[in-house]
Amino acid sequence: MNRHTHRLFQYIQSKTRLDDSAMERIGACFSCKKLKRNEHLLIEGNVCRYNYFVNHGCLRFYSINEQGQELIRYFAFEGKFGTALSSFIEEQSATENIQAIEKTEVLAIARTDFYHLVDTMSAMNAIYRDVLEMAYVTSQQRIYDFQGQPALERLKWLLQYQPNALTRLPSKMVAAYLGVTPYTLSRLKAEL
Amino acid sequence: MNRHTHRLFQYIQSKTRLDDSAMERIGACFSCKKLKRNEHLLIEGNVCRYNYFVNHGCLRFYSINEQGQELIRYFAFEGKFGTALSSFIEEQSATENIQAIEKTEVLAIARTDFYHLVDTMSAMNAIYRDVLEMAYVTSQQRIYDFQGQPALERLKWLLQYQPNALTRLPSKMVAAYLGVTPYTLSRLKAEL
DNA sequence: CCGAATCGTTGCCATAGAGCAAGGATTTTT
DNA sequence: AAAAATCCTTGCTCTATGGCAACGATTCGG
Repeated sequence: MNRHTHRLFQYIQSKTRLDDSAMERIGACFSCKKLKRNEHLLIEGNVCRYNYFVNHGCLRFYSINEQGQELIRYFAFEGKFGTALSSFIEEQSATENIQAIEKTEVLAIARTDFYHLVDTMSAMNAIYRDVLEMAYVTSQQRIYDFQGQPALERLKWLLQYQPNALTRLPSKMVAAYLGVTPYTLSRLKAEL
Repeated sequence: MNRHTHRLFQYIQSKTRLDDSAMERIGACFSCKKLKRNEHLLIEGNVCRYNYFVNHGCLRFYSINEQGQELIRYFAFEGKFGTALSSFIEEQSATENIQAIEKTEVLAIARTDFYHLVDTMSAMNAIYRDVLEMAYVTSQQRIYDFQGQPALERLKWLLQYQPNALTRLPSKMVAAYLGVTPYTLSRLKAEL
C-alpha cells in the first residue's frame, strides 16, 4: 500500500461509486514507481508485465521501423492508463517501447492482479470495458482524422485535441506522432 | 429465432464453451438482415442501434471529410463484428456510414440486448473484452504500420494482412482505405 | 443485349513533404 | 561558467503523390 493513489481514486470515483474497502483493495494492487526524464519502463523485446497509470509527468509509447524512424502512437499524460496491450495480454515480447518524457511518477499493476480485479469486481469490469471502448473509438477516430489530411491539418488537430502536447513535448516527438519530419514540423509551425 | 446463426455459433465456440441453452439464448437476440450491393446499414447523423456480425459479404465503415473525400477505416468480411461503436454505446448520432459492398447477410443485435448478454453471461463478457482488446491492438498497430510509410509499403502491408481486400474490393475503396488517390493506387499496382 | 454510366489506367504538370547541410539556439554536463 | 551535446530552424533540391484530362474497359439498368 502507499500514499500515492489520490489521483487514481479520483479517476475511479469519476466512473463509479465504490466503498472504502473496495478502494483499499484496488489501491493495494498498485505500486508506485518514479522515473527520471528519458528513463524507460519497457524496451522492445521484453514482456510488458504491468498496466501503468500516470500520476504526473508523461509517457510516450513508440516503436522503431525498419528505416530506423521512431514512430509514436500515444502520449499518456497524468490521469491516463497505458500499457503495451498485446504484450501485456498475451505475455509475449513487446514490439514497442515505453519511456518517460519528463520526470514521471506512475502506479503499476501486474497482469494477474489486474485481471483478478476485473474478473472479481464488477465495477472494475465496467471501468475496463469503458476504457477499452473509449480507447478503440479514439483510435479509429485518429485514423479518420489523419487519413488523407495534409500535415498542417494534422497539426491543427493536435492543437485542438491535445493542447498540452505542443507546449510540453519536444518538437521532435510531436513530429514523430504526427508522422512528419522535424524539418516539416518546424516549417508548419511558422505558418500557424 | 432463425436458421442463420451457424457462423456466429462457430465464432463463439472458437472462443469459449457454452451449452446449447446458452447458445439458444444468444441466438435469439440476433435477427438476420439481407442487404443488396451498395445498400446502407447506417447513414451519418442517425443513431447506430445495432452491433452487426457478417454472415457473408462485406461491409465498409466510412466517413466523408470536409473536402468531400471518402475515408474508410474498416472492412468487415464474413465472421467479423462491426458497429459504429461510439454511436452504439452512447446512442448519439453517428459520424460515419456503414454500407454493404457486395450482396451481404448480417446478424444484428440491438444495444440493450447486447449489453444485457454481456452483463449477465460471463462468457459473453469475456468475448466482448477479447474483441475490444484485439480491436484496439489492431488499430494501434495500423497506426504504427501506416505512419511515415510510403504508399507502396502500405499497399504491400494490405496484401499481406488482408489479401482478400485487393481481389474482392473495388480499387476505389482500397485507395480510400490506404489513404491514397485512385490514380496513385493504379500506378502503384503496376509496380508490384 | 445494348447504351449509359461508372471505373481503372496513364500522360502531363503541380505541389507537399523529405532530406541534406549549415547556422543559431537551447540544454546538459562538468 | 565554459564546453559539449542536442535540438530547432531554414535555404536548397529532389521525390512521391495529387489532380486534371482523355481514353479504354467494365458494369449496370432497361
